[in-house]
Amino acid sequence: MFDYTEDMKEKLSFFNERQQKITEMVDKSGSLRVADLSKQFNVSEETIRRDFEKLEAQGLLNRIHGGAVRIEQKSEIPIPKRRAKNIEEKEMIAAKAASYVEDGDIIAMDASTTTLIMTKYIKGKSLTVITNSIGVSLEFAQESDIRVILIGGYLAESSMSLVGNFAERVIQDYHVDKFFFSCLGVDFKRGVSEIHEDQALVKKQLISISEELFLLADYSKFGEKSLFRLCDITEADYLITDNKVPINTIRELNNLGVTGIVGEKSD
Amino acid sequence: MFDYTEDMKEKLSFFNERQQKITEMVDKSGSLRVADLSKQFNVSEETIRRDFEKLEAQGLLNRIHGGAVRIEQKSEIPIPKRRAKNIEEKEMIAAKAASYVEDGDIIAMDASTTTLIMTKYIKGKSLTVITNSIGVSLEFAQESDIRVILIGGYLAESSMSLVGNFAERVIQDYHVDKFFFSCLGVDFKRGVSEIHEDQALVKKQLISISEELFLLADYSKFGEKSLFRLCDITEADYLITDNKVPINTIRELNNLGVTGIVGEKSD
DNA sequence: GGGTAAAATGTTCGATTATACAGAAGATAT
DNA sequence: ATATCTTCTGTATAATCGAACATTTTACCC
Repeated sequence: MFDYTEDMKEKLSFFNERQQKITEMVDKSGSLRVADLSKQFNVSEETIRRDFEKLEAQGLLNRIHGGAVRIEQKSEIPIPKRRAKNIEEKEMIAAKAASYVEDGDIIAMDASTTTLIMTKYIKGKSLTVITNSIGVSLEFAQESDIRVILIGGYLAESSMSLVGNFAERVIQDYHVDKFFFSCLGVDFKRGVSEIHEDQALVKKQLISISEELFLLADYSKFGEKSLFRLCDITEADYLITDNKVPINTIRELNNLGVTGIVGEKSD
Repeated sequence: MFDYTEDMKEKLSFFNERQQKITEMVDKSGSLRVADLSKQFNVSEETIRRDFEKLEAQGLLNRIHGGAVRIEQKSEIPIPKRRAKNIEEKEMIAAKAASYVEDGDIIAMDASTTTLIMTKYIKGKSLTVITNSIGVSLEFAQESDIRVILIGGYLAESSMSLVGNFAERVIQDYHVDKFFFSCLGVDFKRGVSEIHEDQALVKKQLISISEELFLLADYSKFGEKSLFRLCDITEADYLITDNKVPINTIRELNNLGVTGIVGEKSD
C-alpha cells in the first residue's frame, strides 16, 4: 500500500528545514548573526556558515562578516552613482593599462569608469575596439584610426551600456587580443565577481573570446565578493591596480601566475 | 564599571549593514558627521572613517572634513548635436509621425535626422524602441517607460549609428509594429533608395520584420534615386511628408495604396 | 537487515577581519 | 598664530572565518 504521509514531503525538500528557516528569517529581519543561529538551532557555527554559503550561492542572501543580510533588490534604477570618486586611483590604473595597448591590436573594453578614462590614453593609436559602452564608443567616434564595434543590446541607463543575451551570438564570431575590464569584487577564493547579472553575462562572453585578460581593480575591490562570478582570479593574465594595495597581495597574485601591476601617478 | 543597558548598545548592526545604513542616510539628509555616526552606531570614529573610505571608493558618497556628503551627479555622456537642412519640414514630419506612435507599441527608428527630431515628440509614452542610432537611444535613455534596444555594429562616425551585417542575426528575432525611417530618394518607378550600403542593409532588415512602414521624406526627396534600393514605394503603408509636395503626388501615392500624409506647422 | 558510499555536521587551529586605541600629522576656526 | 577638532598611521586584540580532518547521519544497494 502506498502511504502518503507527512514524512514523504519532508524528503522532497531540496534544502533542509534549517536552511529554509534561515531564508525566511533573513528576509524578515534583514540580518542574522552566525553565533545567534548557532545557539538557536543547536548546531555548530561552521554548520551555519555552510548553510550561508549554500544560500548565498543560490542568491537567497548575502554573507557578511559575522552573519548574513538580506539581498537588497533595488539595483534596477536607483544607482546611477557608481562613477566619480577615487578618480585618482582609476586614473593611475587606466594610464597603466593603456600602456599595454599596441598598434594593430583588437581590444575589448567593458562599460566601467576605468575603461572610460582609459580611452583618453589610447587615442591616436590604430585599433579595433569592441565594447558595450556607449561612452567608450563616443570617445573613439572621432578617431579615424580606431574602428569601433558596439555590441548591441538593451540600453541600461545607469551605466549607459548595452546588455542582453543576444550579444552572445554576435560576440562569438570575433577574436580579441586583449580584454580590459573591471569588476565589483576581487577575492582570492571566490574569484572575480560582478553585481549586475547582465553586465556579468557580457563580460563572460568577452572573456571567452579573448586571448589576454587585463583586470582593472582599484584597492577597494580586493576582498569584495558579489553574486555573479566572472572568472577565477588565476584566469586573468594581468591585474592592474593602485598603490594602496598591500605589497603582499601583489606577491600573492604573482605566485598564482597573475602579473600584478601597480599604476603610478603620471601627473 | 559600566552600567549600560541593552537598548544603549543597539548593536545588532554589524559591518555591512552599517555601511548600507550610512549610504541611505547620506542620500536622505545630504550630509553626515563622523562624530554623530560614531555615537549613533556605538563604534569608534575610526570605524566610521573606514566606512566612509570604502563607500567613497565605491562612489556612493563624498568625504569632507568631519564627515561625508551626498554625491551630486552630472551626466558625462555628451549629447551629439546635429544640424541639418530643411529643419522646418523635418520638424513638421517628425511631429506628424510621432502622432502615430501609441502606448505599448514596439517601434523601430532608423538613424536619420528626422527620427532624431521625432524623439522629443514621443517622450513620455510607454514603448519599446529598436534603433541603430546612438542619438535616438541617448534621447530615450532617461525615459523610464521606454525600453531601448540598440542594434550593435560598426560605429559609423558620420551618422553616429551602427551598421554591419551582424545586425541581421539579431534583428530576426524581433517583431516590430511600426518602423519609422527616412531615405535619400523616393521615386515612383525606382522605389525608395539610399546612398550608403550599410545603412541600407540595416533598414532592409528592419523592414523585413516590421508590420507597418512609415516612410519619412521631405519634398526634396521626391524624384531622387540612389544606388541602393530599400523597397518599392508601394510597400510603405504611410508616407509622411511636408506641404511643399505637390498635391498630385499625394494623390498618386494614395492611388498606389500608400497613405500619403502631410505634416502641418505645429508651432 | 547489513554494509557502504555520500552527505551533513562537528572540531581544531592558523589566517583574516573588524575594531579600538594612542599618538603624530593635518585641517579649521577664532 | 594657536588651540581645537579631524584625520592618518601603526599596533593590539578579540571575533570570525576557512580548510583539513574526524565523526555522525542519511541514503542506497545487494
